[in-house]
Amino acid sequence: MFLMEHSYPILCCYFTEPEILCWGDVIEIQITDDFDLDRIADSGQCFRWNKDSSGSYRIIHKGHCLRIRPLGKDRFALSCKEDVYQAVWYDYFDLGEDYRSIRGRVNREVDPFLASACEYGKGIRILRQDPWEMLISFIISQNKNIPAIKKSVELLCEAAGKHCEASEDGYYLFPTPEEILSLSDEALAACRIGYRCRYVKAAAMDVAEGKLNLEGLKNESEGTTIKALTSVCGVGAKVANCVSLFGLHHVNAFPIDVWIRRILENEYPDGYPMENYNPYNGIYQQYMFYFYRTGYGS
DNA sequence: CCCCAGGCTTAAT
DNA sequence: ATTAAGCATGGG
Repeated sequence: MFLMEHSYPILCCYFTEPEILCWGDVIEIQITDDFDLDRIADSGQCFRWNKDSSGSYRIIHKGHCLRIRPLGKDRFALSCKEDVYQAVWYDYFDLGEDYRSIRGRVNREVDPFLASACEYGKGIRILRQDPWEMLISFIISQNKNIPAIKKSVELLCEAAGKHCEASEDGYYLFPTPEEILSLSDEALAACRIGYRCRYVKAAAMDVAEGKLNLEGLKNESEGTTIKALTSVCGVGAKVANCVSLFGLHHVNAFPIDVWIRRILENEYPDGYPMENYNPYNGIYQQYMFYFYRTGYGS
């Protein structure tokens, strides 16, 4: 019944902007630019994408829940109305950006490693996620592997987030700062956050009190943004750059974690030419991270 | 049992 | 300014 293939009419397509076919609460879109759900889901930028047995991903973002499923070729079924797609998901998936041309800026003669990384990770995009969710998720991420991060984030949502009912199953929204602050220390510790508990609470306090205005940082320079984010106890350079990149869409932000550090040491012993890749350093960072973590490196 | 994970704070130099 | 220990916890 849900996202049933070919249960809606077939129309024509056009080139640059995604085409939309609508049938009730399921729309079908065509995306001609890079867009690979599995690679995005496994690229370490989102922790609440869940794939079910039918191949659909369930994505929760800012009070909305979406199911999206590839239909083969460059077509996808989305469980939403067209107006919600236009208002929410088009931006979330950053469909106004041309990732193919961003990949195309890399010259294999000059930088063969990055060229290979871009080819391997073709289909990855930088999602425009909620900065508050990114801040807490990446505070939790320190000294954890990705499966463990997902576990903690989901426990936190179940413990403090608003419960919503969908047609078949329920889901939880990412909790607000106030909802996190309402948790007891025991309840927060039960999310397996460990020593990061006080960092999560510090961040929630700063946002709840208006000391840290995350939305306002979208319009600030990268330097001002990193300084504001690292003023929160528990947020260092790496987490601040992840929030900038994945939550504020500062696509030149360049998070350096253990994998990127290995890449810089092993593949660029004479230095990484950051200045060649402005203003897209964060996007290239993401291709390299995915390449090293899932392919080339292991 | 081991080592490591999308790191950071704190203390000591 | 740089370096080192300590940190909770679970995946592989």
